[in-house]
Amino acid sequence: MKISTRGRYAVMAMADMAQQKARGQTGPFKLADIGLRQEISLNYLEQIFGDLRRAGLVESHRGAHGGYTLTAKPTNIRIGDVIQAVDEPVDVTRCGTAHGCLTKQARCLTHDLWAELGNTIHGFLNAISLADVVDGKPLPRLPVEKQHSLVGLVQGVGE
Amino acid sequence: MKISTRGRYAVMAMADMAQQKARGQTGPFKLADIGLRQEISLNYLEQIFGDLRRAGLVESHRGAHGGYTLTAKPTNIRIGDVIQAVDEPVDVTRCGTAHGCLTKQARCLTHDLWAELGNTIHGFLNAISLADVVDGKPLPRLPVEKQHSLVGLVQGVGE
DNA sequence: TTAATCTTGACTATTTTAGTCGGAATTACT
DNA sequence: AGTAATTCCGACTAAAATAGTCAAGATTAA
Repeated sequence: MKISTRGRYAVMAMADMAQQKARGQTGPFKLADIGLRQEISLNYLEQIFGDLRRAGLVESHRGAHGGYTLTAKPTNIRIGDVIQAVDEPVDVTRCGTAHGCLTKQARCLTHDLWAELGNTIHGFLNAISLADVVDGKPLPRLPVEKQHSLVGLVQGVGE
Repeated sequence: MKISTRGRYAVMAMADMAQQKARGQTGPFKLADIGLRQEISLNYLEQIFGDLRRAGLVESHRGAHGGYTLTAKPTNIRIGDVIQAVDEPVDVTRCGTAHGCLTKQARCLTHDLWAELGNTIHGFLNAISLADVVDGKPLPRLPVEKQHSLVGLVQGVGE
């Protein structure tokens, strides 16, 4: 799974639409407005919404007073869906064959690790809907056994 | 958090050393051997082990019959430590100030989402030691409430 | 002394990312 | 019918990251 700014922008824009909707706005939402609020360039948003439309997550309304609308209720749109629509998935493992390196070679020691990491990320992103984000619903947490670390807490992410 | 092949190679190499050790090999392990087993170019391994050494995860022994040794027991080296040593952490959020965008702007709707995703990934990687990987210990799983998805299961990762 | 091995730093090719740009098609409104 | 607003589409590009390669030097064991 790849999570670039492209994917983040997509989620931000979708959350923006969901929020507008929650505030009573109905009509198609213009990319220009979304771009202003979320500080994303219009041209780039157009690209991204092309993907979202082709994935069936939004519907376009062309022409004057046009824009985009969500095709489903924010409760039914998962973050994982949005990211998948715009970020090409990247194979986390190197064991090309889809069968999961049945012949356990030395280099496949870590195969399960990466596979399970992918599952964890997907599980997280698929457990959260756009509505959850707008409502500020508490997010799921991985239960972790505390272990001693050589280098201390990893930092630099999510402040 | 960034997880590139560089980080994966580092984990593979470290797991390789841990496995050799578990099989009774003691001496310093040569990069050339590790590279052969894990199918990683020697030159690239040299780069990576430079980082690992500077992070204090391995110790180098120069000269003939030299190589690298782990500075701690595989039980005490976390996967997260290894990845952190070689992959520059990438800030997942766009809300630059470390204070976490106290002034909730529209574009910060998704801030907590990315922060918590980062925590989830770290939590996962920090809960697993090199020894766990070598032993094939079952990996932690995120408990997830099943939800209906628009586009079905996300695919393409971890086969 | 010699061969093996790490150490260092500079260099490079490819891919990905994050866009920009221009124009065409479509629609609402007058 | 005409015009302005908007999406749609494809080509293009600059910068960064990725995944290395290469060459030369330092260190040590035998």
